Amino acid sequence: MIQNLNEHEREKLMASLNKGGQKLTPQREAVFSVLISKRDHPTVDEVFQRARETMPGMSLATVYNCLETFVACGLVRQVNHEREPTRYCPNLAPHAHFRDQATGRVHDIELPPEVLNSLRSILPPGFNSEVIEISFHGQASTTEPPPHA
Amino acid sequence: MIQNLNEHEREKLMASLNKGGQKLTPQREAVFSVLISKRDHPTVDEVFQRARETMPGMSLATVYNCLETFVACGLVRQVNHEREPTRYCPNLAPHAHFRDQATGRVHDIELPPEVLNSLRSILPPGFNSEVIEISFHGQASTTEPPPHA
DNA sequence: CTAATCAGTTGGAATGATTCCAAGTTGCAA
DNA sequence: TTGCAACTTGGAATCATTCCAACTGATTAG
Ligand SMILES: [Mn+2]
Ligand SMILES: [Mn+2]
Ligand SMILES: [Zn+2]
Ligand SMILES: [Zn+2]
Repeated sequence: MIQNLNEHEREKLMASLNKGGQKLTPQREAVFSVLISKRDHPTVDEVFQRARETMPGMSLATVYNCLETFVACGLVRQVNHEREPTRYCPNLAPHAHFRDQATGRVHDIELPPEVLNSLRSILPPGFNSEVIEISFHGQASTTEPPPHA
Repeated sequence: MIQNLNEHEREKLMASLNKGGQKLTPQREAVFSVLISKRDHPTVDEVFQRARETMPGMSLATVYNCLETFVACGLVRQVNHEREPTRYCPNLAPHAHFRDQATGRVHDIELPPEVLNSLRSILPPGFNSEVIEISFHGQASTTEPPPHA
């Protein structure tokens, strides 16, 4: 079940879109709502399926367009593992990803600032990094929901 | 210019292949030679082009097959960045990757054990990781060859 | 109140890395 | 020899993603 955006979320979405010179549309609202109502790193097709429950006429092309816009506006992150279909993550805090090899599910792993700094410190002079991606792959023995990073 | 494998490299290749129940073939030798003679993280097509200089009849399918075999035998690592074509890396030491946004080139960044450990430490109980991928993306201001990690 | 404009949406075609497959090769074993 | 099993090869199939041209809807200019 996909909720509508609440006042705060709606404002944030519109503000970020406007800052990038883009408009708030019903499709963008539906796609964004899909992402924040279940933060499970869905693929484009999963977003598409879920968004259609709310807005049956929406096209796959639009889902691609919306997600691209959100990434450009800094509202969501793209998450890739090898060459699997791209997933999307609305968690903007610094975090790593853990992919469960049994289920394929992706979990957020909180990334403390000191660990992030120790990582940055391995870059030799002359290498200036804007993005750092960290991903783990292995077995998650818990069936519990992922720690909310 | 692609060198032949020296005695040591040949032995290591054959040993790793045999351990996985696989044979040393001329094609595998050519592909492996491509990887170690220029450790620049080539794409499959780049490997293909270079291997053809030595062995003009080799097919692209064979390059895919060889690389898959090498990964299975632990002789090389796959390197992916978003959904770009897969690259291959013969550096088996723990290291991160830096992708230069200007050139697309990938550099090895040495990963000290203490940094690796601090990374492992962020995993909550129940998460057992076998593989950790770390990749930076940004500007490399040096034109110099990459630090040999 | 029209008309032009412009961003956004849509369905379907095109793209391109990778995988699949069926038909040869090759080296070794019975 | 013959048979087998692994390997190679060219081309077809796959499929996530991108591209494109037509359509929609809101806003603006006359
Ligand atoms: Mn339609
Ligand atoms: Mn041929
Ligand atoms: Zn995430
Ligand atoms: Zn490497």
